[in-house]
Amino acid sequence: MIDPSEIKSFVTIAEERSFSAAAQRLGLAQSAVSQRLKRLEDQLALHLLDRTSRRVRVSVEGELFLPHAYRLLEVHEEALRAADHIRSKRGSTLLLGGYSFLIEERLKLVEHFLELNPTTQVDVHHGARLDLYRRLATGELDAVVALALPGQTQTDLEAVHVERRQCHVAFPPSHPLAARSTITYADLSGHPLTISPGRQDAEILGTVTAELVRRGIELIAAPEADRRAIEQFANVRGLPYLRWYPSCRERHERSGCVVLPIDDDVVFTDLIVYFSKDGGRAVARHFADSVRDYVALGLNEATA
Amino acid sequence: MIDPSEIKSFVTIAEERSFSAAAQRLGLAQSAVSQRLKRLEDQLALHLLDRTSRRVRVSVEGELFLPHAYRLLEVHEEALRAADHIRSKRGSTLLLGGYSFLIEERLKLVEHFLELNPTTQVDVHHGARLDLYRRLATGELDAVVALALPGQTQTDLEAVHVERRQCHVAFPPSHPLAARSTITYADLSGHPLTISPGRQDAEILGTVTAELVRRGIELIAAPEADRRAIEQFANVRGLPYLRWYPSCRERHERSGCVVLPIDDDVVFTDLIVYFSKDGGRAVARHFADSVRDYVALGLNEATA
DNA sequence: TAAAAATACTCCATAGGTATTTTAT
DNA sequence: ATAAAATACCTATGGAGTATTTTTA
Repeated sequence: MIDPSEIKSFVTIAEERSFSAAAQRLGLAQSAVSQRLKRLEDQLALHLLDRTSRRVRVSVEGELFLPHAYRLLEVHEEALRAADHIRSKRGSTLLLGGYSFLIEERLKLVEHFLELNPTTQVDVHHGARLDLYRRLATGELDAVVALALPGQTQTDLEAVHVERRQCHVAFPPSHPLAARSTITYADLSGHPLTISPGRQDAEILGTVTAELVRRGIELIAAPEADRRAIEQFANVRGLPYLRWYPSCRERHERSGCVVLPIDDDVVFTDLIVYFSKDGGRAVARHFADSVRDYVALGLNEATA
Repeated sequence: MIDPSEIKSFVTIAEERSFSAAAQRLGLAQSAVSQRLKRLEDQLALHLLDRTSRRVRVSVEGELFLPHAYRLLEVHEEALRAADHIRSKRGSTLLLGGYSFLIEERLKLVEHFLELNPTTQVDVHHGARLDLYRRLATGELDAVVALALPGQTQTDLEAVHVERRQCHVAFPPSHPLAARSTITYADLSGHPLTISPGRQDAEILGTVTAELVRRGIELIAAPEADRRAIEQFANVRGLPYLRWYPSCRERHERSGCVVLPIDDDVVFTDLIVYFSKDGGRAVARHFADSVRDYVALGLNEATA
C-alpha cells in the first residue's frame, strides 16, 4: 500500500522543485520530506526525482509516474469530500427502506412529503425485508415502505396503513386477453404467468402463488426480484405478469402493457409504512406526520 | 490523509460480512482489522458498518461511501501497475531529449532506428537545452537531438552531425509571396515574420534574428516556444513563420502552408544528435550506431 | 452458551524532529 | 563558501499481536 502522504510529498516537491519549500508547504521538517520521498522511491523502485544539493528536477520516470500521483490525490480528495457530504446530509435526509417499486413509480406519499419539505432529500435503501425492519428498529432508517398480508403487520414497529392493494395482471398488447375489459382467475388458466422469484417477500408470495396454483394457473418465476427485470423478462417472452395496485383500479395502460384487475380476487395486500416506535429522528417524525396526513386526506384514493 | 490499508480493510469486511474472515483474507489478526475500521470511522466521522457480535452489515452511510472506497483502491492499484510498467520499460526504452519537432514530424532517423529495433520503445522528453545536456551527462537520457550553430557543438558530449539545415519560410496560401517559386532576404523586407520566442534556443535565435533584423525584416515573436503553437499563432494572423529544413529542400507544401527556402541564406544550423561520451546504456549505443549508419548511408540526403 | 467483535495491554517498527554531514555550484 | 539535500540519531507515536472481556442471538 502506498502512503498517500508520500505521494503528496512527491507532488509537492515536484511543484516546488525544492525539498525545503515542499517541507514548508506541508508543515514538516525538511528531513521528513526527504525521508518520505526516499520511502516512496524505495517502495515503487523508481527514481522519481533527480536531485543534487543545488537543484531538484523530476526525472524521466518521475514524469511518467506524476499523472498517476495526481490522479491518486484527486480521488483521495474526492473520497474525503464524499465523506463530508454524507455527514452533512445527516438529519436533512430521509432514509427510506423499500422495494424497487419505490424507485420506479416514485410513491405518491413520498412526493407528498417532498412537497411539504422541499429542502429534504430522500435516500432509498433496498434489502431483504427483515433486514430493513431491523435497520429501522436500530434507528438506521427512518421508515420502511412494505407490503404485508392483511392483519400481519410488524408488531414491534409503528405501522401506518396506507391502502389495500389487489392483484392486477399486466398483459403485453399482443396477448389474447389484452383486449378484455375484465378478467377473473378462470380466464387466466391455461396462460402462463410471470411472477417474482420472491426472494424478499417469501410469505406474501407464498400465499398468492398458492391461490393461483390452486386455480390451475401455470407460474413462471422470473430470475431476478427487481421489478424492471421482471417486466423485461415477461415482455421479451410475451408473457403477462403480476402487479399490485389499489383495489379500485380499473383497466388501464402502463409502460406499454394493458393492466387488468382480477375481478374475483381473494388475495389482498396492504401497503404499510413502518416507523420506529420511539419516533426516531426529526425527519422520521415529519415523514410519519406527512404519511398520516396523506391517508387522512384520502390522497391515496383520489389519485389511485 | 486516509490510509489505503484502512480502506482495504473496510471493503474486505463489507465483502466478507465478517471481521474475522476479513482478517484472515488480509493476513492480519482480527483485532487489527477491528482497530483499522475504528480508525477509519473516526477519521471520516462516519458509521460505516453496523455490527453486533453476531452480524456485520454495511450501514446506510457505509453504502454511500463504498463506491468511493472501491474507486480509491482501483486508482491505487492502477498507480502500482503504472510503476511496474515504468520499471519494466527500463532498458528497452530509448529515452530521447529534444524539441517539439521530434514529436510532430517523427524524425527520420528515429524511424530508421525503430525499423532496426522494432521491440524498442521511444520516450521523448522536452526541456531547456542545457537541462537536456545535463540529463544526458548523468545518464538519465540516452540521447539528445538538437540544433547547433556550425562549429558550436557541446564538447563534453559525443556529437553526431546529421545534416545541415537552412532557414525556410512557411507562407499561408493567401500570402502575397506564397505564389513565388523562390525568395531572397530582400523579398521578405516589408513583410512581418513570426519567430519563436527563443526561450530554449537563445544563442541560435539571436544569430538568426540579428541577420534578419540587419536586412530590415520585421520580426514578431510568438508567445510560446512549441512549434504547433507558433504555427497556429502565425496562421491565425496570416503571417509567415520560420522553419529549419535540410538546405537542398525546394518549394513544397506542408500542413497547408507553402514552404520556400531563402535562396541567399547565410545562416545555417546543424542537426546534431548527442550521446554521452561513455556510451551509456545498451539502447543508447544501439541508437548511436543507428544514427551513424543513417548518416553514412546518406539517408538524410536521399529523403530530405 | 457460543461465536464473534471489542478492548486491554504489550512490544516493536517507524515516522518525524534536531543536529550534523555531505555535496554541488 | 554557501545553500540545500542526505544522514545519523533520538524520541514518541501508534499499529499489530496476544489474551481477555463483552455482547448478542
